[in-house]
Amino acid sequence: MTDLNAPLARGGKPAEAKHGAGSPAGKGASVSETKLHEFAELLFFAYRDFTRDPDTILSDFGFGRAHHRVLHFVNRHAGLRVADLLGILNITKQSLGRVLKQLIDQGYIIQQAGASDRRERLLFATERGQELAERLAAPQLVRLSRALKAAGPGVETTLRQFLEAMINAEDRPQVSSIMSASSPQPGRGGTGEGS
Amino acid sequence: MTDLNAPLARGGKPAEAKHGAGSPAGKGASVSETKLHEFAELLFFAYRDFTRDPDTILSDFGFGRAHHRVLHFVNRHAGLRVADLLGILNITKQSLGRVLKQLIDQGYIIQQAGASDRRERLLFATERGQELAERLAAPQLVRLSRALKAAGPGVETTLRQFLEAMINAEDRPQVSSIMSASSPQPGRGGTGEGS
DNA sequence: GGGATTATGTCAGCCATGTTGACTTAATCT
DNA sequence: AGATTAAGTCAACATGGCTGACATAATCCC
Repeated sequence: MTDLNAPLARGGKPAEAKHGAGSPAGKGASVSETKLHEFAELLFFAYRDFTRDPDTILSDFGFGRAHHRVLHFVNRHAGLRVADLLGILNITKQSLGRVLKQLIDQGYIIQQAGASDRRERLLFATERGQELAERLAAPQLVRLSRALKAAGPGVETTLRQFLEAMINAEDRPQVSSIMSASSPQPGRGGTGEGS
Repeated sequence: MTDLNAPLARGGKPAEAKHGAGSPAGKGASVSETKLHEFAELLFFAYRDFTRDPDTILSDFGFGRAHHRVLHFVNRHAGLRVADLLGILNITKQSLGRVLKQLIDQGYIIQQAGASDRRERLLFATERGQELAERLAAPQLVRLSRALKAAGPGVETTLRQFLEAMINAEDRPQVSSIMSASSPQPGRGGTGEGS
C-alpha cells in the first residue's frame, strides 16, 4: 500500500458536535454522525479484507467470488433449491446459472430432483466441493475467531444483534430460516450416490 | 424473495460439538466452528443489505458502487491523493481512473496540485459531490444507527474492536491514519489554483 | 545539469459477474 | 386440460475488476 501514514489530508478534524436532534435514526441515545461514518468505513475495510484470502485461493481454481458464495451456501445448507439460492444471493437466475453450471460441470456440486416436487433441483456439495468450501472458509474462520477474541467476551451476543439488525427487516425471517437449517445428505436416506 | 421460510433443506442440524482443540484461531475460549460460520453468513447478509440502498440511488445517476466508494472517501477525507485512494480501495490505477474521471468530468470531484509536491493531485468533493455523498450515506447511517441501538449500549467499543481486528494487521495503521484525518478545504491555504 | 525515480494519466484489450428479455421443458396444481 | 411454477438457456449488454505498455511532469539525487 502507499504511504498513507505520514502527512495525508493535511488539516484538522472539524469537530462535529451534533448528537441528539437531527441524527439519522431519530430519538434515543444515538451515536454521533461522525462515529457512524467511521463504522461505515470500518465495515468496508473489514469486508474488503474478509474476502481477500478466499479470493486468492479461488483464482488458482479459475473461480471467482461468485463461485465461493454459491459453494459456501450449498455446502453449509445442503439440499438448498435453486430458488433459495437466488433469494440468498439476490442475483438473477442467469447470473447464478452461469457459475452454478461450472460448479456442477466440474464436480463440486450435484443436483438431485426433489422428493416431494420433482421440478425442484436440490443442491449438494460433493466431497470435492466440501473440500474446496472448507479450504476457502478456513482463513475466514481464523480471521473471525481472532476478531471475536480481540473484541473480548460477550461480543457474540452483541455482534449477532448488530448484524441481524443490519439486515433488511423483511429478509430477517428468511435469513434465520436458512441459518437454522443445515446439511442433510444427498441421495435418499438409504439409496443414492454417497458423499 | 422465495419461500425460504417453510421446509427448506430438510434435515436436522448435525449438532457439532467441537470447541477447544483444533479450532481456527488456536487456544483461548474460542467460538465453535458452527458459530463462526454463522457470523460469516451474517456478515455477508449485513453487507449485502448495507450496500443496497445506495446502489439504488446510484443507478439514477448512471453511477455504480465504485463511484460511491470513491466519492465517499474523497468527501470524508478531502485532500486525499490518488495513491491514497488506490491503497484504500485496493484496486488498480486504471480501474480507479475510469470512475474518477467520470466523477471529475461531471463536477462531483475536483483536483488540485499538491502544495509541497505538485505531482500529487489532491482530491476534493465539490458542493455537488458533497450533496450526492450525503444522499448516498443517509440510508446507511440510518441503518447503522438502528443496528447499533438494537445491539444495546456498549456496542460501540466492542464492535469497533471487532471490526478493526478483522482488518489485515499490516493495513491497520493506514486505516487508523485515514480515519483520523478529515476534510481540509480545497483552494489555497496560501498557494495554488482555486476551485 | 541531467539522469533516475515517482505520481499520475491513458490506450487497448481481457475477464468475471451483474443486468434484461424471451423462450423451452417438465412437473404440479386446479 | 390449461395455468402455473421451477428450472435451464440463448443473446446481448454494462460495470468494474485486471494486465501491459507507454506518456508527461515534477522531484530527487549524483
